[in-house]
Amino acid sequence: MTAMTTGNTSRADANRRRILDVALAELLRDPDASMDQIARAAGVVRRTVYGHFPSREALISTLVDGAVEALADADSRARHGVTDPAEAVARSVLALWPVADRYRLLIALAQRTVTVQGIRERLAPLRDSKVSLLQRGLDEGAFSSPLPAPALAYVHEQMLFAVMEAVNDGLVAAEEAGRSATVAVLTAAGVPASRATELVAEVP
Amino acid sequence: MTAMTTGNTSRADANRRRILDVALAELLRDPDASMDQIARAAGVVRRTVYGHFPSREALISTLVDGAVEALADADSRARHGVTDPAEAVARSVLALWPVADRYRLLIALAQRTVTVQGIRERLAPLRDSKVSLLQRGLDEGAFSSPLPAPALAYVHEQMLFAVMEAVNDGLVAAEEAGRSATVAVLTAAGVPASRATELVAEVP
DNA sequence: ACGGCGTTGCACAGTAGTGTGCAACTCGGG
DNA sequence: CCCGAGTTGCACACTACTGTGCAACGCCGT
Repeated sequence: MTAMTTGNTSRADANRRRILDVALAELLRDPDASMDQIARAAGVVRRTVYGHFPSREALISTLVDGAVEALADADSRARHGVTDPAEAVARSVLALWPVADRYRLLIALAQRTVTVQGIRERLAPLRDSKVSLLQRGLDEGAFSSPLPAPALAYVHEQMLFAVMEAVNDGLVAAEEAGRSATVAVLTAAGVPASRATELVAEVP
Repeated sequence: MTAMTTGNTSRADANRRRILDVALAELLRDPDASMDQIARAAGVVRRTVYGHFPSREALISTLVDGAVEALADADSRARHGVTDPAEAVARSVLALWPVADRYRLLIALAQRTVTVQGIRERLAPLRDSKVSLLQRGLDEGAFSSPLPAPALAYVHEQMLFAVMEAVNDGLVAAEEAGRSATVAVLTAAGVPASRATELVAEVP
């Protein structure tokens, strides 16, 4: 058979995984990376990639599915049972931080001309829950901003990317980046800097 | 002559201007927009665009030059003679806001695989002056953030984009967006929300 | 109404990417 | 050892884009 649709060998599996890993990195660097670039970066020939994924779309789609799942998981797990809005945001950001690169991929692709139909839709639940959390915080007076909750959600999103870029450029140490980003996000939501720092220090 | 290198007619000039305007919008929507897309959007045939600009690169380069100039102008004009860091940031953001879409284009292109060599370099002076302003504010205690000044500059940048996206999506009214964005940026720099609001209200 | 600039439409060559078919190779497990 | 899944290399057709040449056309001022 030309393609190994039911492939299950050890190296086939390893290759598939490696292709996905490399594709994430490569597409992060350049959302228009070609199949050839990805293949070479994975130490494999283009034809082999088509053995694992029928098309570029399919490859990206697999990546998107994994990213959405990982993010939704991390977020819901982190916020489970937490009622205080500020603490919920803190926990959410801290939990999302380690998987933020995947988030970044999603946004980079979604901003682009409909690479994969419906990234935004698949991401909507996560966004919505964040918006309602922010709204609640604004209503309760825990947060304060001239921006409405949905816009504040955009701002938080972009702030994470900014800090990630700063880490990439060596402006912020990777170990403290998550905490710093969290404090920054809380501060932007109107939480006093002192309270934000304190809050982040309390979270394990 | 095939091309009108010295073209000076009224409609030729008008076309050139319109092509540039439309190209800005089109490239903002999709940094990979083809010459055909741009031409059609400008109500012109592809061949005509090549009459005004010898290549895609040249067209984009013209756009970049205009953007950098407009931004540097607005920023230096707004901050001229202002010593208080918070007020300087407020004036800067308010002045940059109306031309922020051009800024956005620059970043979108610069993030991409070297579309135009040296966008970052041409943008560096503007960034540097912003960084030193933030640094001064942090030193004087006007600002407060766990992030170093350069990272904070990234954050401010991205926050502007976030608010712009919010405006695009109808989440924030265009008239108040500039003021809201300014308050948000100041807040993120650790300026208390009340002081930030007050400050923005004072600026004409 | 005429000349010329700007524009159009079309054709062309060159480049780069996608997805597929096929034969030959390699490597590991039974 | 040898069978087969997985891989490679090459060839191919197709699509989309760039940049150029050229002839024809339209429009404006003089």
